Amino acid sequence: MSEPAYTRLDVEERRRRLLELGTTLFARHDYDALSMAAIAREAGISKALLYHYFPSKQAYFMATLEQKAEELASRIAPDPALAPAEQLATSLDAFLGWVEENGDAYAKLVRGAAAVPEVREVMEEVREATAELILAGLPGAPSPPRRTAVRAWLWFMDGAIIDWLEHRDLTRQEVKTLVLRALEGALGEPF
Amino acid sequence: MSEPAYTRLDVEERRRRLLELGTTLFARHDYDALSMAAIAREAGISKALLYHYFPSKQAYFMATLEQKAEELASRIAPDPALAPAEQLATSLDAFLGWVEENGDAYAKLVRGAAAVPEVREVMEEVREATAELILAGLPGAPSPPRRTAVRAWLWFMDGAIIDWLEHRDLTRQEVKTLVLRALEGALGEPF
DNA sequence: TCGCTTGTTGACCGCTGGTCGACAAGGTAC
DNA sequence: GTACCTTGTCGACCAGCGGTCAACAAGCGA
Repeated sequence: MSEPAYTRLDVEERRRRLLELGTTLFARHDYDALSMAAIAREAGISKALLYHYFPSKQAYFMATLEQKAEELASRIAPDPALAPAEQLATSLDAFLGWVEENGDAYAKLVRGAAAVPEVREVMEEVREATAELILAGLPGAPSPPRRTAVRAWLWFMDGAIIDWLEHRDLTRQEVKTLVLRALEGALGEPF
Repeated sequence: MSEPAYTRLDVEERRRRLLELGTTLFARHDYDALSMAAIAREAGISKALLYHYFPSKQAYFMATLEQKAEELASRIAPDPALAPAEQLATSLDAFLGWVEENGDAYAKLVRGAAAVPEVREVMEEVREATAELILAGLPGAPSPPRRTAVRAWLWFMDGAIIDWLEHRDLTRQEVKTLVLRALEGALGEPF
């Protein structure tokens, strides 16, 4: 007579749905403003079940990010056959293309990086790795001023992207030119 | 016989002490990691009294910032008698000098800006105002690319400062040169 | 010594992230 | 058809958070 109190789902299917829901919700609301209870309610399940699939709120958030991160990484992977300068220009272009599509969530991430310590750490690691990649492709010897220049330039790029997304009154090409010129200026020579 | 359960303090004296303690504690711990209960414990008073002096944790944090902000503002205020380019160079130098002294707290702020929405808003307002000040001093007409360039450059500066403070292997003069060259590059012409 | 002002407190609230033992859905074996 | 067993699922609970409030008491003036 009575309907079942809940419907059982395959583990992977449930997990997939929760990840998808998380991606949507975290893009819409700030991390702090979104409680696990609210997410569970939205998913139509109990909070305990959510914790059964993800050990913590941080881990849940990180898991929703990883999908996007992988997509991004594959899109901007530089072609090692190219010259360093060409690699940089190509990857930068691919990155800006990705930003045009998924930008709002990225902007939220850059602006609100502090909310989740683990996320901040990952972002700093990525910045660090990118900086070293660029430094390695530079002609001439590495030096502290150059290291600082490249790392600061990555901040410049984030700032440019945020302003670009906010106003949307520049073309991708203009942003690319702007960003590359800033790097040349910071390095004190053409790149 | 028995000693008093607590000692009454003048309102301003108590407030002054709490502000001083807050400045110290917030410089040492992250905003989220520092509970009002812990602060009250550290101050040797009840949590309720802390809330008697400051309406909220955010307001308390903002109040501890304001002192430093005022000191900073007065130190980097540009001399209007100077040419715009000189104003920028002088203020930048003063800013870097301030960073050398109070830098660690500033770095924590830039990195962890998201923790307190109100703080993030203020920081964005300051960036906005600074950008407009610089844009107004620029020869030639304003344009979207220039606006983006200046705003992104402010991010560059924060990035350079964080790297500088982290490694401390550049002189203030080197940082200044680096930062100014980045601006020239981003604007596409000497400034 | 009394009284009054007001600085100060302990107890409380709703909500958060997180945990745990117990229930029940639904495929399987007879 | 029913008994069983695996395991997906839930309700109830916890400590800690930011924040509130009525009531106590320190210590000055009369």
